[in-house]
Amino acid sequence: MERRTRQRSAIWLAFEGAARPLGPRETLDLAQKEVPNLGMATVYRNIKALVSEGKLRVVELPGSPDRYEVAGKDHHHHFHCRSCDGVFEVETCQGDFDAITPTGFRLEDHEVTLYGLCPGCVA
Amino acid sequence: MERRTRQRSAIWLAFEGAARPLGPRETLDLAQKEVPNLGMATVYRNIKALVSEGKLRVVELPGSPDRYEVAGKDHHHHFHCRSCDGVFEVETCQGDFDAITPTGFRLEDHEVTLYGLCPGCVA
DNA sequence: GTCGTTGCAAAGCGTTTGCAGCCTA
DNA sequence: TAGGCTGCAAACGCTTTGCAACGAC
Repeated sequence: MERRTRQRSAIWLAFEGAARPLGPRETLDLAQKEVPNLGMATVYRNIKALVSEGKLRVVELPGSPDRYEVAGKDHHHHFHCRSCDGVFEVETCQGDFDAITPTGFRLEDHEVTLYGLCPGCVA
Repeated sequence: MERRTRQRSAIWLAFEGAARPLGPRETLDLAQKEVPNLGMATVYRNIKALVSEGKLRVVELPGSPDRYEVAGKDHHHHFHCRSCDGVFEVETCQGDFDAITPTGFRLEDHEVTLYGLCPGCVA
């Protein structure tokens, strides 16, 4: 990633503007408002580059395609809406995960995903 | 699912014999020891049927393809070993997930995945 | 002008579906 | 014998790759 192009800026802007993790499709839709004939391949290529640069973080959710969010945020988890498939951040994280780790295992990390309906879909 | 076929028995046996969740590919390999020219489509169709019958449970792990395990176990989560990729059950489940759910969201379920090393890989 | 980047289309890959023939009940 | 089930292959949806044209520097 060496040159600054309209496409690259539009893709990065989509992530900075979004308050939640985006999938490739969502990213394309948002970035196309800036660069209408942006191609999906370009989105994939840039997401991949941004991740290996450490500017984006991969958000892996159970049973759902990978999404991406701006890296560097505090430790947090996600709420996955079953109706609109949107993903939202859950600010706090409580729970003693060491306590539920069986004997003999070495706990290094944990992932928590909440499921249900987002405010928009509750209505 | 109304008839008992050799293929169906072989697929079900693969799950009963396995001490861990299986993916479609693993299931095919195991079941083919019983029915050599078993097709992948049949595996998918039967897994789908077994899941909707409630005999199999979908095990969704972040960033990992769906696996399936025999249903009927108590509520539990999984420990995903980063070294051997094995999946183990975590018996207990504590934590007040309602408390961390943001206002406006309707919490229906949750998923917890622990990462690290299993006893065998710690050595 | 270079050569990294893009857009399009084709190729991959894992999963699903259509269909004719098979086989369980 | 009926019709659910199977195997094959084609269809699908999503992601990756090949390639000629484009445009940042």
